[in-house]
Amino acid sequence: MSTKKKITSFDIAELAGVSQSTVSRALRGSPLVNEETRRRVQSAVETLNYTVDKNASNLRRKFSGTLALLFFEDPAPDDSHINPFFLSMLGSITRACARQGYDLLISFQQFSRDWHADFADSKKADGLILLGYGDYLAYCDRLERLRAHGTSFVRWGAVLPGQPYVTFGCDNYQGGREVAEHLAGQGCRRIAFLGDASSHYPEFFERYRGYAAALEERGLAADPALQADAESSEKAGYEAMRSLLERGAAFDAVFAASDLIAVGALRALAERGLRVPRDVALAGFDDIPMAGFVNPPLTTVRQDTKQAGEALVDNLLKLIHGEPAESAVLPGRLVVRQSSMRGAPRAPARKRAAKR
Amino acid sequence: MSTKKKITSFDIAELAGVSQSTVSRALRGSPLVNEETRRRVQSAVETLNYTVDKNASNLRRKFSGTLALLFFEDPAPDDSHINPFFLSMLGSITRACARQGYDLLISFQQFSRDWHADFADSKKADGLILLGYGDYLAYCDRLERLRAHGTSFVRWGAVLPGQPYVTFGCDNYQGGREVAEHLAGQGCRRIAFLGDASSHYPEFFERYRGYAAALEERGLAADPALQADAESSEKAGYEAMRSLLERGAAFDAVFAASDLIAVGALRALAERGLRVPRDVALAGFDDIPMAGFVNPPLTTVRQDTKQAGEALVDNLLKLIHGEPAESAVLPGRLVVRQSSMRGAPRAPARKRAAKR
DNA sequence: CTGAAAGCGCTTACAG
DNA sequence: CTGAAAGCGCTTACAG
Repeated sequence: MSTKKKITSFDIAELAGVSQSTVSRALRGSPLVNEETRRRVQSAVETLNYTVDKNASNLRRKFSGTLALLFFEDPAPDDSHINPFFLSMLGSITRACARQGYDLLISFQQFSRDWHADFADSKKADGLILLGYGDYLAYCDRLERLRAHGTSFVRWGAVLPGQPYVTFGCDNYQGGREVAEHLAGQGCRRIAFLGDASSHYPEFFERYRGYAAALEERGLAADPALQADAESSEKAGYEAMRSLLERGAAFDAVFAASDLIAVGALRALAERGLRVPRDVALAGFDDIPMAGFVNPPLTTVRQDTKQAGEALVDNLLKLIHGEPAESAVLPGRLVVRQSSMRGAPRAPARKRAAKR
Repeated sequence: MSTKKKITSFDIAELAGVSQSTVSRALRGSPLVNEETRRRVQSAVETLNYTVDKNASNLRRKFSGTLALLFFEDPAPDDSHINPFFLSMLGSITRACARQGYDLLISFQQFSRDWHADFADSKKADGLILLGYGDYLAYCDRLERLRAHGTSFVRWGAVLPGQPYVTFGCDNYQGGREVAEHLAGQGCRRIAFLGDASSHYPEFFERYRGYAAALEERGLAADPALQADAESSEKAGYEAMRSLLERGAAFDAVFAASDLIAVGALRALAERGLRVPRDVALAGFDDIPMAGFVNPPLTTVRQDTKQAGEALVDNLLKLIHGEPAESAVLPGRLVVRQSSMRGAPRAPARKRAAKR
């Protein structure tokens, strides 16, 4: 830490030969100051290498110029691996913030801790972006308190009717539908589902419902014996796949509720000597960076994280400025790769091709 | 934004029947306050749902309780993909900050922009953590200004003798050495190197030097015809591999200076119909999450991001508190996977096995 | 152990 | 267009 005294707007004022108020005005771009004066101030700023003290400025303006990104994870991961999908989101959120001139504070929250309102109240951030998988029903209570408290926030997750807060999410239902249709289109008849399918995990549940609807339309009704719970992790996917195999369930395809689950399932299948896609077709959801590189490359539903990040940031700023903002569902896009293409990879396509 | 008036320490004071100074003391954990008084304050805080205003507190204390993580990328990536290795670092840095009670501000800097000192001067952060690949020589100038300015910062990168700032980095030389030894141990004789190998990119250069030293010891001297520049990206790796192939260079192994480069090289090799590891053994560096999942799984050098994140944060805090801190080299660990194991994956091991 | 008061470095009515 | 002054919400000597 340097020992030299901190340079303040008074130092600039003195050097530029104006009052401190004028310095402040010039620096905040007030239209009131004379062009010549502004130049003098600017040059003093440069020679003294001055920067406005954010703490003082923010205190006075009752504003922080900062958004907080809160990840929550439940259960807390033991290692430092973060869900890669959220990591992709982080990239686009950071960029969207930068574009808007906001700083981004980032925090990983244990789901169990009582973080509500803390960030916004303490004026560390003007608003919150909430990201995370976890038990939605348990989570709702926190969201309600945040809202009651008047905190500005937006979240990524399932967009459900009647939700009293601004949410952006992928069209999970439609995505689940397209995956199931594609798998059925490949000739699969017994399509398993790996992932929690209850209102506690509404994103997965929507994917499940889309899948179930598509099957039903084709007279294939989803079989509860072909579903196994899993949170979004490679480990959970591996275990869910194993439990399905141990039950002796007969299936010719697996729809994993997330890519991480799919990657785990892939490992369990390989251990059993089952070949993907020849013995079992496989699809995931998210299109994490790894998805195109696993063996075989994974069919999945791509969520547009760039668009998502921008929607989150732009709408949070609206909220902060007291403007109305609306939840929206963002489209996903089925990305067909080898893991779901029945028949040898290089063989000519079968007659039942994928719909897109 | 809620319309209700902001609650301040004066409100707490009134409710608890003490002075505002006492509230502040109680909240900051001063040993001076009576236990009974502290309890009264605490309960007032809870009933009013009060949080200390960070801006005011920080202004007064000349402190921000925040660290800034600055990624810089050069050239700036067009999409929102961030180098996965840095993303892993981010996870561990965030956790390390949380453990120390600091907030983390994150920012992606265009390498071209003049960000030096901005964060620390404006009191947005007490110190900086610098992460990024880029031209080191161009970068040095900025670092020097940061240092001259008295800003507290630590960086991740190549640990070079005589560096006047605290740096943590992997033992790149030793890592490069182990990869080359391993590859040579697999019977490879013409081992190519993909990645910039100049003092502009000292991490890659150290890996190169380790590789060259190991080859030399075995009478295999590094052949300049077998080296191609690449920055750390899949695309650059793909292109570097192609250019090597187009030159008609003969090689039986490739050491890519990073996993991302290796993944790109893998694609270029596959396009040419070259099989890995049978025709060409391949190894990367970093052990990004994807490395174990590409086809075939990639041999690489794991950098311990957890330890790295902690070292970075802990030492930055030392610097901030005026304590001495020293640069250190963190060990890497060779992780041998299929991509470098000569012979058919399931065939019995050859006599020349990997060293570890 | 507690209170009254100064002051951190800004921004912004207010007066000219 | 500019300056003098109040005040944002805290923390911390200072006095008791």
